[in-house]
Amino acid sequence: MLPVTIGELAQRLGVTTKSIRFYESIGLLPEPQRTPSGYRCYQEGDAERLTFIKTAQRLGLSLDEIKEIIAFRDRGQRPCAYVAEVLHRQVADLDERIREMRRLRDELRRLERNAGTLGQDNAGYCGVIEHANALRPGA
Amino acid sequence: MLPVTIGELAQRLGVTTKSIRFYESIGLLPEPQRTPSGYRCYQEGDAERLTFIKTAQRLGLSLDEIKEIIAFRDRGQRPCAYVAEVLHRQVADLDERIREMRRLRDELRRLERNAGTLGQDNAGYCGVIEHANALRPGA
DNA sequence: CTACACCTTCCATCCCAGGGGAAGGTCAAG
DNA sequence: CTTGACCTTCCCCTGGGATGGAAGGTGTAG
Repeated sequence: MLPVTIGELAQRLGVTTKSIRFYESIGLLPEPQRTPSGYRCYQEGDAERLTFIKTAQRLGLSLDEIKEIIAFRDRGQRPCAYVAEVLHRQVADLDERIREMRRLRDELRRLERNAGTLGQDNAGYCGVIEHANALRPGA
Repeated sequence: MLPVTIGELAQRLGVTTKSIRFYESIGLLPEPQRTPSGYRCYQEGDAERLTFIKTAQRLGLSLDEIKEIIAFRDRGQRPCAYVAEVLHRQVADLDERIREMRRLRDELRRLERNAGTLGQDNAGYCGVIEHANALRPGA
């Protein structure tokens, strides 16, 4: 794969040129080579790195976390333990929310089944959410 | 429950006074009564409304969505259909992410089991995340 | 009376992850 | 040579959700 311009790279990976320059500006992408006229000129490794960034981001990591991971790697360390920790945390958070959302969804289905019975006489804001108060862990 | 100051309300519900004033400023909380000296003076209903807001927020609704829900209610309509829609969307989004996270977590466990075999010779950034590239739906 | 904590408004700032758009340079086609 | 699509830097804006701090008023304990 020959060197590509920022626009080609962006299009290939489905991101904007703005994002790429932004990632570079915060040190997430290294400064690329330039053509004599000053155009950014990306190699294959840059595409991989960007793909890595987008994947990690999609998995819920912040750009700062991703930067740390890349820094680990640049120091020749294995980032996997760190990634594992971050992801474990992500998974735990998500699991917690999911449990709540599932409870709520079940509640929701129940409410939908007898939707007609909840009318103007429902003095609260929303039975669905008020019910969630009761489900609140520790409330 | 007698009228309380903003500080007491905040402490009771575990939010900051700043947040309460902010919610009021964006129309999420009504303007409360004031003492002759101008102190905000909250009634029981305000605590409920704030609790409602925090609960809805915790469940993933944005302040705008919450505002809409409250507006529905203030117009005497049942917000539940709307809430149901919003929550269904939330649940769907979350389910999608959860599916990915679960795939990743399983992957993670597998990687942890043979962690020793991934060393400095791992030329990439992080096998965990690189593996996730392959799991990417449609990649 | 004096501390001191708490309240008021208002304006500024933060974080995150970029987006908008101006002013100007470059490259390939026709 | 011109046109149009790309590229460059630069600076400001967005939005969601607050947070900080200054300047000044209030309320209560000692």
